[in-house]
Amino acid sequence: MISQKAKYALRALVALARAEPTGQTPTVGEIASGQNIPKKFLEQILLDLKHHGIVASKRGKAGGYMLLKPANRITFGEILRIVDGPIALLPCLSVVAYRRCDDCQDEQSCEVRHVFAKVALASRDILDQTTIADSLAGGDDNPVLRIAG
Amino acid sequence: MISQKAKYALRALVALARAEPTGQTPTVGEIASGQNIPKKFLEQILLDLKHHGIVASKRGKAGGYMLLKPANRITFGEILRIVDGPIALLPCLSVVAYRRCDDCQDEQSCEVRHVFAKVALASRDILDQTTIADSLAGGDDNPVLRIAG
DNA sequence: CGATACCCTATCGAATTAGTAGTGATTTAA
DNA sequence: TTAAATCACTACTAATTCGATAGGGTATCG
Repeated sequence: MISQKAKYALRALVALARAEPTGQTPTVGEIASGQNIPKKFLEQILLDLKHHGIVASKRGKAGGYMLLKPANRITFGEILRIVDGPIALLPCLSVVAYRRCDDCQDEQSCEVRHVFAKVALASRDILDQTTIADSLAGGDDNPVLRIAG
Repeated sequence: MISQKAKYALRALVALARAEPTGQTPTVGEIASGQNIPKKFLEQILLDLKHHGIVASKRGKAGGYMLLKPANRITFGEILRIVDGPIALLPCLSVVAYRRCDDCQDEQSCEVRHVFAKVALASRDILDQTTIADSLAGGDDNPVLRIAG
């Protein structure tokens, strides 16, 4: 499961992307109430995204947030890594935060690792290719409702 | 990330699968020391797997554990669901433990959900197709070392 | 100058994780 | 028949993470 925080981050970015063509810079309060997100919590999240160069902000009256990069250059994978950390299901499979499994004898021959490497590859394929703009466009997705347990 | 517990469970099952052709029923202590797993922790894990019909046990001297189903019928997905719960990255995408996202207005049009549905589908494809026997056989895997963040 | 909004740090309760500990029940072999 | 080995079960616990909440500080605009 991804964290609630990551879900909020993604939804906030979608909201910003949607507001972008109108030239508006929505405030935290607006996004929060529109998306059903606790305001102070969202404040932290957007601040974090700002520190990571995803969004920009304007202070004072008529302030707000805007995307710093075009929506079609912000991937789900990028955001997930900022907010939740590694995407890989094993520490020894993470590029951004590689860590040896301290209980694992030989990484090369680890049977479990081989399987999760495939999963990591598949997930990364999707998450690093799909942008905020894509998700807004919607469209070509399989009409699948409940898929995986 | 999967839990340490799930990793232990999978490694223990691989060990049992490997011992199977020899007719042996390894003890918790043997698996634990062989796989570098805390013994009492592994005891709990195997007990749990037993309750879920994955392994069987024999008590007393010369006791131990064995697989209850053939290794090529035990999938990674099945074990992960038992030990870690849902595989899907969103509660609203889980088959085994569906839960509405309480902050989400409309599930059908949720942009975030659409993307994670693809991930769930892809992950499930791999995890529900790959068995303990497959991982033991190794072989056809891509020779990828560090793949995803 | 004062209202509005972002900026930043600290704190907190609940849940989860990764074990440890201790006792009980069963089987085998001497 | 009894000792030793082994699984069975329950309870506890220390540390961390999660999902916030609180409360100021700081810039900007009118």
